[in-house]
Order: sequence, then C-alpha cells, then structure tokens
Amino acid sequence: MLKQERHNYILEEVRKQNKVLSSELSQKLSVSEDTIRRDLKELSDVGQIKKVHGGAMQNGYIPFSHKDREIYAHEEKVTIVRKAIQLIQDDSVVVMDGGTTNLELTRQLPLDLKATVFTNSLPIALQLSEHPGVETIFMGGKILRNAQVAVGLDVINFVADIHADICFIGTRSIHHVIGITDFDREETQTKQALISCARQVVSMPLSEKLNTTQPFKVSPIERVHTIITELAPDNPLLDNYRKAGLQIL
Amino acid sequence: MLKQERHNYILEEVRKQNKVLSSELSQKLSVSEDTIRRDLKELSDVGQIKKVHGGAMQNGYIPFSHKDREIYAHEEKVTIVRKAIQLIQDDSVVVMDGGTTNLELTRQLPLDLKATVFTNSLPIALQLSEHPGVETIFMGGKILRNAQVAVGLDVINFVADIHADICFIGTRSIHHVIGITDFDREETQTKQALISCARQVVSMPLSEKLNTTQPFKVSPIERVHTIITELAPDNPLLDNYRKAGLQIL
DNA sequence: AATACACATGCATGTTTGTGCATATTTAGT
DNA sequence: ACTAAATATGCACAAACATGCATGTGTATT
Repeated sequence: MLKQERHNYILEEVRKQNKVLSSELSQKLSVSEDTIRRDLKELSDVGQIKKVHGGAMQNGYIPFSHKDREIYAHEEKVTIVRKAIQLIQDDSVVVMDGGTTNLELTRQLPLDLKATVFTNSLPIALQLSEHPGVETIFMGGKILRNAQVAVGLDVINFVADIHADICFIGTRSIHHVIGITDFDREETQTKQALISCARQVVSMPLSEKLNTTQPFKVSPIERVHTIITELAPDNPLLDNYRKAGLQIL
Repeated sequence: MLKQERHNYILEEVRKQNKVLSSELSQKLSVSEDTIRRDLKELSDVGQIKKVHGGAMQNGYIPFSHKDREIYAHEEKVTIVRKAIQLIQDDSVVVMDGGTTNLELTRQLPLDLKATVFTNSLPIALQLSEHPGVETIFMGGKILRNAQVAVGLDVINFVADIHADICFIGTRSIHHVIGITDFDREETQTKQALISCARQVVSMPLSEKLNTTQPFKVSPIERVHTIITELAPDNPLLDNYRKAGLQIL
C-alpha cells in the first residue's frame, strides 16, 4: 500500500468520524504506529488535520466542499435558492428539472421536509436520497452524458400521469417576450413536458441570463409564474417581467 | 509495445484502480521499472496522473472515489468483475441491476466499449455517463433510499419493452436449489422483471453468499445462466452449481 | 546504400525515501 | 506524584529513485 493511499484513507476517516486513533489505523492499515504517527505529522504539517495525543482530529472547517466550489457563481445561486425554499410546502408534489441551481436547491432543502419529488436529474436524485422525508421518483429515459439528465419520450410519457404543485425548470436563457429557451432540442422537448404538468412553474436564472436567448423555445413567458434571481425583487432589470405579470422573488 | 500504448494502458489502469505500482506495471508490460518510472514521470509532468513513491495515483479529486473505498471486500469484487467484463461484447444491450459489485463492474468497463446499458441504479448511471461509447438509459421509478435504485411498477413497465443480451443481477443470496433470494419485496419484484427480459442472466455473488437465503424469491436457479465468484471456477464450493448446469467463471 | 541523428530502453551507480525497531522522553489521567 | 501510553529520536535496511552510459531501433538526409 502506497503512502499516499494511507493519507487518503486517513483524511477520509477523519472526515467521517472527526477523529482517528493511531492504534486503530496501525491495525487497519497494517503498518507500525510509528509510520502512522509520521503520516499524521505530515498531514498535520500541511494543515490537513490537527494532530493530538493518541491520534488526530479534524482541523478547521473546510469552507466549501469540492463540489460546491465547482458550481459557477455558487454564492449567487445560494441566494436564489434561499428564496425558493419557501415555495415548497410540506406534502406538496414537486417536479425538479436538472441544472446546478436546482441541485443547490435540493441541497438546501430542510432535512425534515415531507414531499414527493419527481426528477430527471441523476445528481439531484442522489442528493434527494439523503432527505428522509422525501419520496423520490426518477423519471427514466435516455441519459444525456453532459447534463446527466434523462430526456426523450420515456420522460415525456412519464410526466403525462403527473399533476404537480410546482415545477422548478432549469433555465439557460429567459427573455421577457420570448420566454425560456435552450440549445439542446431533446432537452427542450423534455422541459416542455415538465412544465406542462405543474400548477406553478418557477424559473431561477442568474441575472446575467435575463434577456438572452437560445435556439429552441422551451416555454412562452406566460406559462412561467415565478422568477427568482439573486437580485432584489425591485431591481429595474426585472421590471419587464413584473409587467408581464410574473411573481418576482 | 509502443510507448504511447503503455501510456494509454497506464492511464486506463489509474482510472480503474485509482493507483498503479511501478513494480506491477513493469511485470505486466514487460519493460524495466526504469521505463515505467519514466512513463509515470512524463504523464505526471503533463498533469495526467500524480506520481508518488512506488507508483502513481489519479490526479484530481474524483467524486464518489471515497465511496469506492468503502466497498466491502473490494479486492474480491475486482477479481469478480475482471472475469465478467469478457461477457460484454461491443454493440450488445446490457441490463445492469444495482449493487456494489455491479458498480465496480461499471467502473472497470473499458472506456472504448460501445454498448447500450439499461440500469435502475443512480450511481451506476452516473458512472456510465463517463463512458463515451455507452448509451445509458435509466429505468425510472420510485427511488429506494438505501440502495439508490429505482423499483416498482414504473421500472417493470419499462423493462417490458426491452430484449437485452445480458443481465447482471445484483445478488444478495444464492442457493443451488432455491435460486436467488432477497429481503426487500419491492426490489425482488423489480429484479424479477430485469431477469425476464434478458437472454443471459449473470449473478456475481461473493463466495460467502453462496448457499444462503433471504425471505423473498427472485429467481429459480434454472433461470440463471452464469455465476461468477472470486473463487477459481473449479472450486468444490461451486460443484452444486456446475451440476445444476450453470456456467462458472 | 550509407550515414547521421533522435529516440527509447535497460543496466550500473550512487542517492533518497519509507519503514520498523530500540531507546529515551513527554504526556495525560488517575 | 505515579504510571502507562504516546511520542520523539537515532539507527539500520530495503525499496524506490535519479543519473549517466551503452545499446538498439527507426527515420531522415545525403
């Protein structure tokens, strides 16, 4: 076993249990306690863990996990989803499209939320399985490699039987006249189906996506009920949408 | 063997195993360890892998890699799936049930495999989206929180339209008379559907699962064509299955 | 065809690194 | 303060390493 492997294992263990004992590690990795101590010292020297007598503990708080950092404009998206959460009542039926904003929304859902969530996004479905009160139903079909969402006829058929309270639709572009647009034809058709089955349709674009367009039309603006951005609701950028009768959060 | 071929092999190996040892590579590729070290150095210099003492490891953080480490009896399962890979031909249609062994099989699939894979497991679908030649279709339905697989009528209906070449069925218990059994009723029913749509059914139990049983019956032994364990095919523990007419790998 | 040249590879060399053990010292908990 | 466990330190040894050099192999130039 490579030294690096031990280090990874130790870090993993610290992350999971908050502490490790030299003696246990020595046994589990079948090396001497001296070696473990040296490992712990090295990891401690670069600030990955905190060495204590008998083992090591978690160091500081890691501000954002790796995945969080990957999300583009993470801070803004958190602002958005904070506002979105209030839209989800207990016992409601939710349709959740893919996209990083929706994934973040899923992450931030209260753990005690009781709801039924339909989704076609693999990462979102995985995230939902950590919410004990949420019944998750995955709408199957062909998986788009990049977006990691299911699309196509299978999904569309699936949706046909659903009457949801609210649908969070992933939004690549939105325009106050043209509505929501996207660039993948298959994904577009699927999104249309998602939208058609929900009483309330919510779009959560970053402000930079406002009044941009893509080749394919997902939905006219009238079909969208609520729009949430990281901006304050009274921001002038949103005036056109307010005039069009949308709820702004 | 050309240098470039070695490099490809090494990268593939790192992707699959998370690490490589100079000594092993030297043997397997029958070149000196010096050459391997030079290879690793070159790959490391361009950032493809990370060189460490004794070998190399994968470079960046790979999501879910920490979960892989947690897989029970990981070594044995790698042994199993190595044998299983040869069963998957290019352009075949595969049905992949959930479970850690099947997940490992998915991870070890060659990156250039061309195939269509139906699965009801979220982690497996995610893994498959990293294989450019694989068309992934997720069979949707209610998600079981623990197993992270879809079950129920939706899946069963989905399967009805499929005629697959081969089905890898997750196996919690198998018995040479009783067949495959499991403890979750809904999962059991789903597995029955998966089995019914494939020409060849493959079960990959750890040897410790042989001749154990669970409350619910998934499949009679006659419906299983191939059984793969970490044991050598001629191990006496497998005699009963051989007599029952199963292919043993 | 002959030559030059770049490159890949294996081997010999001396060096560095990782590990375990023995010993002395420090620490934490009664 | 006393004691057992944990730690630090020095040492020994093997494995992994870098380096220079000789050989082979293929390609381009004359």
